[in-house]
Amino acid sequence: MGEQPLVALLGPVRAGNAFEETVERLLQVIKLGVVAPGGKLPPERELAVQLGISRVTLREAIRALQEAGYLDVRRGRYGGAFVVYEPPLPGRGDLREVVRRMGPGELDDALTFRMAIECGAAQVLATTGLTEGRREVLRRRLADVNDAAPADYRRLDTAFHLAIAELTGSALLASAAADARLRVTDLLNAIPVLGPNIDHAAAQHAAMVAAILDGDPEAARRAVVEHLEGTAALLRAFLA
Amino acid sequence: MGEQPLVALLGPVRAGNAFEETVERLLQVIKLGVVAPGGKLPPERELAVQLGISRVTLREAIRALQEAGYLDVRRGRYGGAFVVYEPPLPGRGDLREVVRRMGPGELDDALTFRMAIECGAAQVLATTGLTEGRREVLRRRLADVNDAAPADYRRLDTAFHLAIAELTGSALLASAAADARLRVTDLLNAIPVLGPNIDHAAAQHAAMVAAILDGDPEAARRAVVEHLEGTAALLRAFLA
DNA sequence: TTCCAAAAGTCTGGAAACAGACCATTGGCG
DNA sequence: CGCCAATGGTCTGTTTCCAGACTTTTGGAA
Repeated sequence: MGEQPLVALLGPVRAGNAFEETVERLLQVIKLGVVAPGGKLPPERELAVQLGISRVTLREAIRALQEAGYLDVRRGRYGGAFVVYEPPLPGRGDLREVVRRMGPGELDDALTFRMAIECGAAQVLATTGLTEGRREVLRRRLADVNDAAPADYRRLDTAFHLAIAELTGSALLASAAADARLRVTDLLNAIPVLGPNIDHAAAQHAAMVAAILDGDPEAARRAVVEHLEGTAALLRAFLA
Repeated sequence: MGEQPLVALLGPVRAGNAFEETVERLLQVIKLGVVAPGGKLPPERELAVQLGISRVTLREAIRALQEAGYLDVRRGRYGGAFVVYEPPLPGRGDLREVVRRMGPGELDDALTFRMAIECGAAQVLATTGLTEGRREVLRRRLADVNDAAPADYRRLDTAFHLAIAELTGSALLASAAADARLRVTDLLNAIPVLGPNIDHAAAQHAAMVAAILDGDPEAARRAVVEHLEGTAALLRAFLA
């Protein structure tokens, strides 16, 4: 015996009530830029089905976000819920405050999780034979980040990282990667996007893509580790 | 803006109703051997709190499992819900049937996910400086698997694999690893535990532990890949 | 033998979530 | 200008889920 109860399995079956979970999810969609500022969420009826909740509950969540200033809801044909949120231009936003709001150990947990997921995803992808179409997607995402305007940088960086997991074809892995990214979004949004950091990141991104396209999992691992440790170090620097 | 909707984020907020999810979770606890055969689940009131559901809902789930023959429920002091399930002695259980019940692509999804998670976890652990206590836990779990009676083999194998993720100290990663394992439990339970396979697995397990204790992430990666690909090949062989 | 504590079992009223029908608003198109 | 389709807004009855009080069973301890 001697099994300690494996908290993972005996933990909560559901994170909260449907309303709260929905608010959280929509907030993630907005903050990660899955729907870019100015963009529109799918129609209520459709979105409710996708999220597996009733329209009533979805509307409550949308209203909360509207009142909080994240969405602009317009009726009539061509109406909908439009994203008005602009990520706080990095450089402002108190990083320490964000960290303080996280539980103790939660920061390390998130960084470790992200490291494991992204390493794993990159390696799997490097091991997989990629079709030319998929190679192109990867190159494209990389180019998008490199060409990004400062205001779009985080969003496109997110898209790049998630693309790696998505291209493995594993929905579970894509979902885990999105989760991992979410755990650090607020942190990343709170540190400035500086020229030298972007240059480093670009080189590391390029190394990741090269290793993946090259089918070299070991190089992919090294590139991911270097990149993520760079980010972690940056965070620590801003916290020190 | 040409974003395709990132299914991960726009997917269902909750998997089903509370009852179904609870049944599923308890079944996992039983099948993974988190509570060993003969063992007792926590008291209803306590368990309901841990699972974040009401006692009524929990009781419905327990009753369903009782009627399905997984649990024996006894009242009175020293009563409780006792696990009576014995993993179907491998060799029986129709693997094809299990696979058929999974959705299309779900098998590959699960195997890919598991590969990524376990590779990531092993590497992270190999990169981390481990305390002697933690090293000991790892060695211990390895020894447990090697000494396992056939009936206990899967359970202890599970414990070994999960220990790697847990030792990273990341609850998120431990949870993801448990999830990944769950996705393949039914499959593994449906294939026989054969001597030669156990020997291979033992050698691979040992290689994983050695690489981790050695602080060699690259060797850890190779060992994990070899081990998991061996399992995947075994599955394919039984499906062919 | 009696009592007690810990556990499962039962009941009730209320809140949350849902499904589905229906209403109101809006902008383009004929 | 008037219609129409797409969308958000509202209402109603039903089901699920919950919190909490109460009941019954059981085995050990006094």
